[in-house]
Amino acid sequence: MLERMTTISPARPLLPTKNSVGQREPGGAVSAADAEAIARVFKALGDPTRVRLLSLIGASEGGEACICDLIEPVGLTQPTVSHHMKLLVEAGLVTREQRGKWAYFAVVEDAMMAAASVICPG
Amino acid sequence: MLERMTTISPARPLLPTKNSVGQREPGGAVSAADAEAIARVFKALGDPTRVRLLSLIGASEGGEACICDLIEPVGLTQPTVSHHMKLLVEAGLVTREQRGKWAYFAVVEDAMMAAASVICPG
DNA sequence: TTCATGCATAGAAAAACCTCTATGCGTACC
DNA sequence: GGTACGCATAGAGGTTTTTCTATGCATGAA
Repeated sequence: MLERMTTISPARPLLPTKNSVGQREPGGAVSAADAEAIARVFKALGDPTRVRLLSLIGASEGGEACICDLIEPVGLTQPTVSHHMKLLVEAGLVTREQRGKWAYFAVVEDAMMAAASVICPG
Repeated sequence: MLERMTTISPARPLLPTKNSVGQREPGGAVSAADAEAIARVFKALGDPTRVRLLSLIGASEGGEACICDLIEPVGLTQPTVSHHMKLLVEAGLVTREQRGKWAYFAVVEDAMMAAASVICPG
């Protein structure tokens, strides 16, 4: 019964897309609600360990890695690495796919740039 | 005696530049030191209030704003707004310039993208 | 000089965060 | 079935962050 685990993906639209940039404030600034969505993505990147995890996954064979591949490089315990990966998945920066005993994570290439371009539409 | 105040700017290189991307780990991932520098920038973006401040400044007349312009839109006290602006300046995401009684802040357009491209060299 | 304004700093309280140990659940192999 | 492995969750401890009130300093006007 792994269906539940394999669908931890973000699902709902994490960021206001170009066509759905919510209410901009009168002056053209992002709304409070959009700011919260954008900040959630960047907050996930605001920790050195998660930056390293993201980089390690991207540099891995086939662009994916499982928890057990990441524990030793970052030098933290398995539950801690699992916790960080959960945050990255929830932020939409990484996907998770269960294959047998292992959970494989892959980087969502455009997620970061999408968040950035909401702030800097220029 | 405002010299000190007008030079709060980041100064040291906040991010590993393309030509100075420090030691990459054996596999090609960013080093722990680089990860810390990158995370410091994103952490500054990881708060809804600071995202709004950044957006408000960018949407302002002339691309700059002073603290007193920002207090009412974000609905926080002046010391709190000052604190957030300090973090944004220290992260290199915003510049600060003192003009008379006022401190004017402007967005550093490329700072965010620079941080992003260190993680995603692709 | 005196006063008002704009901003920064100091200190404190509450909330959030990072990391650990302990434990539980599902998969694969004997 | 039993055992080993991979990963997630629960709870706790210590640190960091967010926000406030109180206060101080600098500028510009009266």
